[in-house]
Amino acid sequence: AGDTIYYQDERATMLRVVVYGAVKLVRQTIEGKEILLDILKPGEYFGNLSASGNDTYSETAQAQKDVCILSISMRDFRSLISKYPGVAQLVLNIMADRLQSSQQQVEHLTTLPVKARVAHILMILCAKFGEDSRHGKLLQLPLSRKDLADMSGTSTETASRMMSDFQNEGIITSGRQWVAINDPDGLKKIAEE
Amino acid sequence: AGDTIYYQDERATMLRVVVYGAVKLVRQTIEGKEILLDILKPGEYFGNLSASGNDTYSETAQAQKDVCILSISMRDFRSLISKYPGVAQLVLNIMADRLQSSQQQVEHLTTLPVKARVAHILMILCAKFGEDSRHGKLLQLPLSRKDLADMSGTSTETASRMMSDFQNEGIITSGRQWVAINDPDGLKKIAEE
DNA sequence: TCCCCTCTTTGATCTGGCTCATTTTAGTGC
DNA sequence: GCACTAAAATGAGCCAGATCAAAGAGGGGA
Repeated sequence: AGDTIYYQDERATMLRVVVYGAVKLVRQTIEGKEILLDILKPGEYFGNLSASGNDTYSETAQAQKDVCILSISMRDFRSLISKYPGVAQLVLNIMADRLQSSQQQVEHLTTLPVKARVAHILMILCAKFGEDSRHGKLLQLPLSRKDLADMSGTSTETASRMMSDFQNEGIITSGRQWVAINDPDGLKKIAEE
Repeated sequence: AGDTIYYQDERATMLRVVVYGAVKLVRQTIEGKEILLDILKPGEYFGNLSASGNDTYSETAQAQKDVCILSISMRDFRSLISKYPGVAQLVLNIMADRLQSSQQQVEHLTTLPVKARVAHILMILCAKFGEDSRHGKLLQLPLSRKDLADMSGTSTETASRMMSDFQNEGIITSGRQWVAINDPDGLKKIAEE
């Protein structure tokens, strides 16, 4: 947990798959700000597929908790694709979905207020990492206010304020590095502004 | 020019390629705001590749100027991919590049001020549609302030103000629905904040 | 050539969320 | 159990950019 799997701008050679644990993909800007692009769960792949020109990683990958990762060289994966067209089809679908959700994020950033954006991120994480517990759906991963801020495109302070609001409204329960969702519907209502 | 090729949320059946002209991809939100995702030039494809679940278009496609479009059914395209793995490889590269640029847009939206974002959009459009003329690189497509605003995630008024600034600084020349870039380096400097 | 419509510009005001500063709190190791 | 450290909460002030309002201008059609 906490280890960096690869760094942004490093030469991209491997394709990886999360077997267990969680991996976060972070983009760093020159001014030191961070954008948390995604948190991956077991079964999801990461790395750089594109062979065209850009052969460096466009983000840093870090283990959000203890992980097990499988790797395959891009060269091997490519020959695999040529041999089994079905694989290419599957990867294509995944790419299409990711493009989709990235574009939705652009939409949200330009049209929704911070509160709705944070609510939306919580919904996504709940669907991906939520497990039943006495507090409601407990997110099975360490998640700081900064992580949340970097996913929503806001500041740590504002993210904290939004979380306090949600807590006061009885929608979530939260502490240091953990969150549980009590009222998914309430969250959904806020996410839709 | 001006015709809609397909509407957002319509059932997705065809894959298309721009042969000549330019096509813009627009997302509409419930509140009536628009996000201009991309403007495509000849050679680029559009439509929905993903077969997984989502079989509707996630955006509206409009002809930005007079166009010629080729279509192929998704079914046919899929069998094409199975037969020629090289095609899958190429499409995969394109998808990777698009994901890349969508993520870069997320980065810009969360870290750069409006002025830098508009400058960046102009640079991209200049590389794609710029042709030499007496005014500098003239963009070969009708481009309104609203288009520019919808691409940069800002309001029409602010986009107009930024364009006025650029004009005063001698970086661009612009009129009703057209733009020419005189000083690409000056633009680059602003884009990097 | 003139008119009309739409695009564009410019001004004035207002506010959501960022920044900076400080206090409080929950874990962690001893 | 206690001290130490990093995360989280909270408060105050400020500003980029949105919104509202209105005037100005280029282009196409009659």
